[in-house]
Amino acid sequence: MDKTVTIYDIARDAGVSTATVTRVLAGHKNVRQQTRERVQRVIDQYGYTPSAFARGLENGHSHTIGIILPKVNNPYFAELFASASDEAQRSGYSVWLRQISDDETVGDSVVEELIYRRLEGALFMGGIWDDGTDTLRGMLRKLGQYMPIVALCAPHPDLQCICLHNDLNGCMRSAVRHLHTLGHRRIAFIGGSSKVLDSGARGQGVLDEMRLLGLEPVCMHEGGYDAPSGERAVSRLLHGMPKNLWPTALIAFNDLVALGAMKTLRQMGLHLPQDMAVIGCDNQFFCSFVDPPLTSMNLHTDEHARCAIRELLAAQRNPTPPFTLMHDATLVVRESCGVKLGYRKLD
Amino acid sequence: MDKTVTIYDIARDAGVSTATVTRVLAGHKNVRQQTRERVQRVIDQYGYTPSAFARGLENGHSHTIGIILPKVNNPYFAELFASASDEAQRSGYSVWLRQISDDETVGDSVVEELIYRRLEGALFMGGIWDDGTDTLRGMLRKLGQYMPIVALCAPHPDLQCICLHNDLNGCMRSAVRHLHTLGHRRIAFIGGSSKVLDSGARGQGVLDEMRLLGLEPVCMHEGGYDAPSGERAVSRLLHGMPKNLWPTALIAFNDLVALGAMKTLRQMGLHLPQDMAVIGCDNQFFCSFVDPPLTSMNLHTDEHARCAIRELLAAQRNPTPPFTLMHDATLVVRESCGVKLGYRKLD
DNA sequence: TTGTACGCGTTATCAG
DNA sequence: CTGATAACGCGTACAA
Repeated sequence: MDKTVTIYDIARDAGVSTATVTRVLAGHKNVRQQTRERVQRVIDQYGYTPSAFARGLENGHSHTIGIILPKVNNPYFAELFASASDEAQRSGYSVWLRQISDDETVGDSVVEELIYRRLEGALFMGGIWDDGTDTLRGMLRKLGQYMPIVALCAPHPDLQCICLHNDLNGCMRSAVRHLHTLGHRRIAFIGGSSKVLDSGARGQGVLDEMRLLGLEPVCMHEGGYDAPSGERAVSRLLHGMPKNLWPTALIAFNDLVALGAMKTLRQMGLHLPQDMAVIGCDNQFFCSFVDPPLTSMNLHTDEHARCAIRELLAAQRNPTPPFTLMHDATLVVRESCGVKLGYRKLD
Repeated sequence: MDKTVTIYDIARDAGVSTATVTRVLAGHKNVRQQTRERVQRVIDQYGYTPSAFARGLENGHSHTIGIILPKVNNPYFAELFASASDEAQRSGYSVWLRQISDDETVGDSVVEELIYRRLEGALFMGGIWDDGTDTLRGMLRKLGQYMPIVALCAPHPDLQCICLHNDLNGCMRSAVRHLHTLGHRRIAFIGGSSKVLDSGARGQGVLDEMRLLGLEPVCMHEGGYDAPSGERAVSRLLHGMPKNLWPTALIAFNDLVALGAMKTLRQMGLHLPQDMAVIGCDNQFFCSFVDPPLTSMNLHTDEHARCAIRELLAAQRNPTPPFTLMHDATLVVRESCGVKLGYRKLD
């Protein structure tokens, strides 16, 4: 709010040129020790801080990456975001955030802003893409001319960027096999939405494996991504069919949906896991604290996010064509499917 | 990565001066329609995006606020952060994030970075302050010369900035009264750490109210802020005293601690809420989904965070001396204290 | 309505 | 080892 002190002020007071001040600032060695100390003294005295604007204008670097994601109060995205920004900071990069609210998608304005600020990389998370694929291709092409792009998302022909995703198909198949081993034959998948690119893989995985096992077509039921939608999904699912056809196990889109489902099941007077097995996904912190502890899929969120940043920064150093990386997912068996404690595998 | 196209390129190709391009960009009206269209066409054709560096250098505005907080994978901070950044974006401000890891505190380097980037406001959350109060005063004084500062924190003589906090003392007192009404006389507070400025208010509130009610000194037990520390705290607390002296109710530092406590209590074979009442704090999303649903304190996190941003931006428009704002906290009664359903108050 | 010229704060390139 | 000066890209007086 006061008049900003600039490199000129320092130079004048130290009786040197601005070039020398710059050298001191950058720690160049070819400065006489005596001069260096004098300059440093003036810098400290003024509490001088250089301007990122001027530096950026000069050398073009913002030393900042952009992270674009849905509301981070979803604990899954919160963890992705926390790990990603931590990794970026450790690598000496700042983080600029753009939250995409629920009624919004990534549009030109977001791309414009990323370019406007000359960010040095963009990390996209979540189902935040526009539907119009032409628009999407165009946006990414333009953005890609300015900075590398990584998306935590299943690969897609229109997604011309580095894609990191989990083996959600395989992970859902192993969930089905787990339930099958425990004797379950009628398995339902709840939550998600097939409208989102990423969402389909999970449901498809369940279907695939059930077919393979020769089971009846699964009772699918779309819903959403949070706990209340889990409540609604279970309610609609079970009230919509005779009791003798009820599934004996539920696979939820994620742990939040599972949490909601468990609540409704309890309210309906069912005992878990005896009357209904439940499997979540994401292995969030609360899984081991609910009753019964929730079997879930560990998506290795922390490592996933850090890997994304590493790839982003690597691509920033030397550009590469788009590629895809898939991370494994691990079934974490707890007690929500009725497994005995002896067989229990802790994370 | 290509050569950046500048306003000069646009001016040249459109056959006008850079001043005119600027006018078109800024939407000034005193430009002939025909000229405007011609310029706009060239802009679109090149996909030209101005440089925030140059603009910032010129007018000194970054249109960005900084948010400094602990790891956002703590759901409480995740929600604060989500709401704050949403509010900032709605007000046309970008968000720059600086996460403070657990083994770190806010130091000079953070302040330097905020100033370096010429941010237009700083929002601090969580117990991320350095212990040395001299350092703290100095840092805030320097930072305050450049931008307004808001801290989501209890006021403190060394915190020379706008402070927003919840009435944690009062909130804990109402929790105690609630338990007292239900017949509880031995109440323990678990979690937190008195080393952190903010943390003491909660424990103090419990103590204050218990004294007022003429109850025995509460069994305090420090611990931490997450679910595992809740497990440990309960374990140490109960195994450290004869069963006939056990408290009949626990007030947890926050919902995470409560979650951990409930798990351990269940593992010890206790029935909730009959054998032990539990109250959490923060009213996180999972409170109504655990079994039994957890009575907690609604800190109005969303509004709290949005208010912080509003005050920050207001102070940015016209600077004000430091002041303090306190938000109320509301007890949300669920079933973890044994209240009958008829009395149950939903959020 | 449009153009010219300068300043914004810094770094890099030369010359000395 | 140090200094002068030209970029960097944009906005804004001021002049035309």
